[in-house]
Formats: sequence, C-alpha cells, structure tokens
Amino acid sequence: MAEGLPQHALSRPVTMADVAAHAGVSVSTVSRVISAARPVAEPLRDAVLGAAAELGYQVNLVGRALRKGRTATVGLLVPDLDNPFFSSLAQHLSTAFEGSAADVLVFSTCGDLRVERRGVEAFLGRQVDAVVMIPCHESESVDSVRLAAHSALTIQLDRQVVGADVHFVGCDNAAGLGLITTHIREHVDVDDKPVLYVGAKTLSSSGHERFQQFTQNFPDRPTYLGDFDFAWGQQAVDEILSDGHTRGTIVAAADIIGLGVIAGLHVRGYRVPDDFRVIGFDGIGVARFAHPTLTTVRQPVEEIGQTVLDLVSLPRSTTPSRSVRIAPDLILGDSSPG
Amino acid sequence: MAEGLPQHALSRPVTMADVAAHAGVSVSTVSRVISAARPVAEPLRDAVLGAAAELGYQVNLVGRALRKGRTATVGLLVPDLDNPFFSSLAQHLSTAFEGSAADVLVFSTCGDLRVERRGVEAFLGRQVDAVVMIPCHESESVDSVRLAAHSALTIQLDRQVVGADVHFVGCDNAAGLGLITTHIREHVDVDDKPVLYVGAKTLSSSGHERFQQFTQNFPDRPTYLGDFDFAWGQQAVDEILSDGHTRGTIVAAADIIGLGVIAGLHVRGYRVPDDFRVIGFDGIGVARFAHPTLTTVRQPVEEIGQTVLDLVSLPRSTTPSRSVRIAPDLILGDSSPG
DNA sequence: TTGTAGGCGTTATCAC
DNA sequence: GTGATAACGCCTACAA
Repeated sequence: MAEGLPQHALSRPVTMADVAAHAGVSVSTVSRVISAARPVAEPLRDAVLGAAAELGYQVNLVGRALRKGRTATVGLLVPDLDNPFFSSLAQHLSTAFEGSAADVLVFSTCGDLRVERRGVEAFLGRQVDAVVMIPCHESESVDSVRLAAHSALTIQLDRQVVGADVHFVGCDNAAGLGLITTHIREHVDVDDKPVLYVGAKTLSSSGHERFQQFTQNFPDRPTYLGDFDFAWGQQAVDEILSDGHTRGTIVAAADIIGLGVIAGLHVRGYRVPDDFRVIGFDGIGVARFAHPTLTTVRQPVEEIGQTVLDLVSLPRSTTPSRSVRIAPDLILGDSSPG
Repeated sequence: MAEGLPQHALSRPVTMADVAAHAGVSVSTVSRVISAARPVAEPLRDAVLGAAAELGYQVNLVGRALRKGRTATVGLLVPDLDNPFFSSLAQHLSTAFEGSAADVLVFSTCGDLRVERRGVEAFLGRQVDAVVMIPCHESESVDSVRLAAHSALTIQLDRQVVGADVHFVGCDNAAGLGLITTHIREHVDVDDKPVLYVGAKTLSSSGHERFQQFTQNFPDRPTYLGDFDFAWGQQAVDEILSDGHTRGTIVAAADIIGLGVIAGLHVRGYRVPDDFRVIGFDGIGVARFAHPTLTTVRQPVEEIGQTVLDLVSLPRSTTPSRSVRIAPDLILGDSSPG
C-alpha cells in the first residue's frame, strides 16, 4: 500500500479526538462507545453518538488494525474471475461470511504465479486474519501457499498444492467420478456409446484427481488432455472424430470443457445425446445455457463456503491441518438423460 | 476490521526494528531501503536486505498506511460475482491494474443495499485510495455512492445512480442500440420478423437507457420487462407466444436474458434464427456457449478497465466529475446472422 | 464509570 | 548519508 496513487484529500478526516472534543469527553470514552468494548453511561453515549453523526465520523480501521493486530478480513485469491466456477466460489464464500464480522476481499491472480505471489504479499502485508486461496498451479504455487501459511491462517480451496501441509477444502472428486460411473452403468449402453475422457493437463490437483479416478473406473478407455477451457473442448472433438469415434459417452473434467465439446460436436453435425452423450463436472450455472442442458456433477459451493467459515472461525487450537472433502451430487441434464 | 475472528499468532512478526538490530543499523535506514525512498550506501543496503531476507521480513502495510494516509488500494464493489458480466468487469479491472502499484480488492455486495453499504464502509475504513463501484440500485444506492465519494475518489462503473455527481465509466448504451438498429435495418425483414424487446425493470441506469433508446428507435413495438436473469428470458418467451407472436426479432437488454430467450424458444419448439432472431447485449464469454451462438453488442471491458486506471491515476486536480462512455461493437453470432 | 498515557509499525522531519 | 524522534488513529492497561 501507500504509493503510486495520488492522494484524494478533501478535508482532514474526522478522528476520535475530534468527536471527543465535540462531545466534551475523552477519546477513550469515544473508543468505548464506537467499539462497544465496554459499557458507557447513557448520557455520555448519546453525546458521543450525536457528535459522531454530526461530524460524519467513520472509524479508521487502519488505526484499529495496527493496535489490535487483527483486521477482521479474509483474503481470497482466485486465479481468474472470468472463470464461472471460480467466480461462483468467490460469490458463495462472500455470502457465507455475510453474517460474520469479517469482510471477504477478493484478489484475482490472473492465472499468473507472480501475480499470485503479489496477492499473497498484498494480503499478508495488510494483516488479513486468514488467506483462502485457489492455487494457480499444482506444484509451482507451493511457495506462495507456504508463505501465506507461515504468517496467517491459510486454507486452500478447490485445489491443493503438493508438498505443503496446509488446510484444504474442496470437492470429493473421487466420489464425483463415482456418481458419473454409476450413472453410466445404469443408463448408458457402453457398447453403443463407449466412454471417452476429455480432461486437462494435470496442473491442478482437481484435474489430477478426476483423471486418475476416471482411469481407475474405466481402465483402458481413451483420454484426451488439454486446457481447462471452452476452446479445448471444441478442439478435443476434432481429435476424437479423427480417431474414428462416431458415437460415445464423453466425460469432461469440467463443465467449461463439456460445453466446448457440445459446441464442437454440433459444428461437426453430431447430435447430443443421440450420437454422443456428454457429462460435465462442477455444476456452473451456465451449464443450463447449453443446448442440450449439461448433465454434470455439481460441487456444493454453499457448503464449501460454510466449511471455510467454520474453519476460519474455529479457535486456532485445532492446529493440525485439516483436509475437508465435500460430496458432490449429480444434476441430470439432457446431454445424458437418466 | 479487528474483531470477530480468532487470532493466528504463530511467532511474533518481524518488524523493521528487528531487521535494524540484526543488521546493526537504525530503523530509518531500514525504512529507506525497504521503501526505496532515499539512497542508502551500498554496504548498508546489502546488510539490510540480507538481514531482511534472513529474518523473513515482510513489510507491514497497515503501519505504512497509518503513517502515509494512503494504501495503494482500489476497492471494487460488485453486486454479484456470479453474474458473468460483472465478474468479467472485475477480472478486467484487475488486469488493467496489474502493472500499477495499486492492488484491486473486490467485495461482493450480494445485490443487497445493506451489504453494499457495509462494503463501502469496509473500504473507506481501510482507507482505500479509490472506490470503484457498480451500484446495486439506480436510486437506492445513492447514499452509499455519496458516502464513498465524500471521503475517497469514487468511480461508478457500468451503472450510475441518480442524484450523485460522481465519476462514471460505462458503455455508450445509446450507441449500442444504434448498432442493433442498423443491424436490423440492414439484415432483417421486419415485416416477416417484427421487432420485440425483452428488458429488465429499470432498477439500473443501463437497463433504463437501453429501454429508452429501444422505444425511441422502434416506437410502438412491444416490450417485456422482468429481471436481469436467465429465468426471465425463458419466461418472457411464454408471454411473447401467448401474445400471438410466432415470428420476430427479439432484442434482449442483456446476454443473460437473451440466452434465456433462446432456451425458452427451443423448449417451445421454435427455431433460432429461422423463426425468431435473438440479439443480446454485453458480450459475455458464455454467449458463445449458446446454440446458436448469440449475436450481441460487446462492451469493451478492457478499455473500460483502462479508463478507470487512467481516472484513478490522474492527479486529483481534475476534480469536476467526469462521465466517460465507451463505444461498444457488434459481435455477429448465429442467432442473428449478418 | 471515566480519563490519562503508552505503543502497535511505519515514514517524515530534523539534526548530525 | 545516517540516526534519533515524533507523529499517523486507535485500543487498553492503569489510575482516578
């Protein structure tokens, strides 16, 4: 903080000293009224509140933070707010903290390790009480995660880095693939529509886990690995078709990939679910926008937010790092009907 | 800040005094090295940097902020991170500030006026250098906007409240509707496909402006007003059909509504663009996920981010409140081909 | 119950 | 070029 931007000084900001003078009491009395730390006699209290209102006093949280060593702030680091799943996670974490005394502030790392590092330093420097982060990269983000965990309560969200013993809250990816597997076993003729996997290069633990569980549940089935985005889904279709597959059940590692797959199939003249079934993962809202709507494993974002709140609110005596996996559920769409 | 959350004290944090002692210099020298404010002799500089690295010193921005009265922070208030357009705006604002000395911190107001107020107080209390906000409500957010503008450089984004003379950066909605109008005049037989408008109740200035411009460009054409979401788009289709329209050119006030319209039309067995053309507004990424892809007026989010950066970086001598409108462009999709 | 005083970590002013 | 010192705004012993 504190450099690079011009100052916007209008009039000198009102401090507790101003309020105290105006109300004819001491600053400590003002402090006790404002922070409601200790009881203050009715008349004095009214005088203070009156003076504060009259002068337009707003507490300076920087002063308070310096004194108390805490900030009632949770910093959330997200790789990309333009990614519907990440922004949904950010929104639901904010909602979960709405009733708490702490404010959630979000910083986008723009998928860049250096920006991620800057974000961690930004939050630590601002003395946040907790850092919640979706690491950019499964291995290369380890330094940022360690740095955060060294001086603040830190929780990894959705993805976890290898080699850092730090709290984690995320989806039970194995269970999610279990739901997909059961769905396929019960509703799909895999002789007619053999199973294929379109995933992402395993730069994130989630991608990694889903891929591993897929290969375990469906050994020897073809897998296609690219990026975690729409364009890769479209491109994967070309690879699948040029490999000679004309019918199948495509399991996508993320909804955004699945939506690309559906779009790509349509461009090439194939029908969903008649020629290919498609199943996604994450449960992003826009899965409904697809035509047909996407069958997907929904991550319980509300529950994930709540779990982070619980973890942050816990007395820090429970130091041993916890890994909480939350069970997802299957949302049936028309891309793979039940 | 500073209450409600348990403290996470590991070991006493390292301060400049610790570094100074370890390096055998004064705190002033450490400060000068760390903040690069003034030149320091080579050997001392190295000693300080060495000591800082050895002790793992991290600057405490709260102390700095208290002293300097500035924080190198821009606070962004967004109504809903789950809304693809808002989160895209947040992402691009973050990107625009990547090269700047200031950090962008995002707070979601959850579309709630009280949370919005809390967010403004959270940012002002933390002494942010600038507040950038997408107001929740065209009229009811005025107090929050005024409060912010009273003590910090404040910029309204995308929407502006009535009755507050505060900077504004957003899309030229009239020009956007001009693009739509020209497109329709040049490529659509409006006798075969008469024009209809599906908008949102005018709680936001953007919705308001688009609606007004539509009625001006297409007088006496039917308009349907609901919410700014997918469900309303779907529902609007039912109203349109029950009014007896079986063909038409539907102008939606936002992509998210347009996507709902496409979905609704499909459910009812109508084809796009054969029976109905659909045109959206905003240019959200997921417009590509629709089938057919959505023709839309794209807001230049990169340029909007850059403009906010410029406005924040400007010396505050240019006090008169500015209103910057950025021209959008038309993106042709298959829902209304060119 | 209220007031006084000291200090949180940093930077700016002033001497040297 | 460097060091001592005084704030910035707030909270909290401690004293009254």
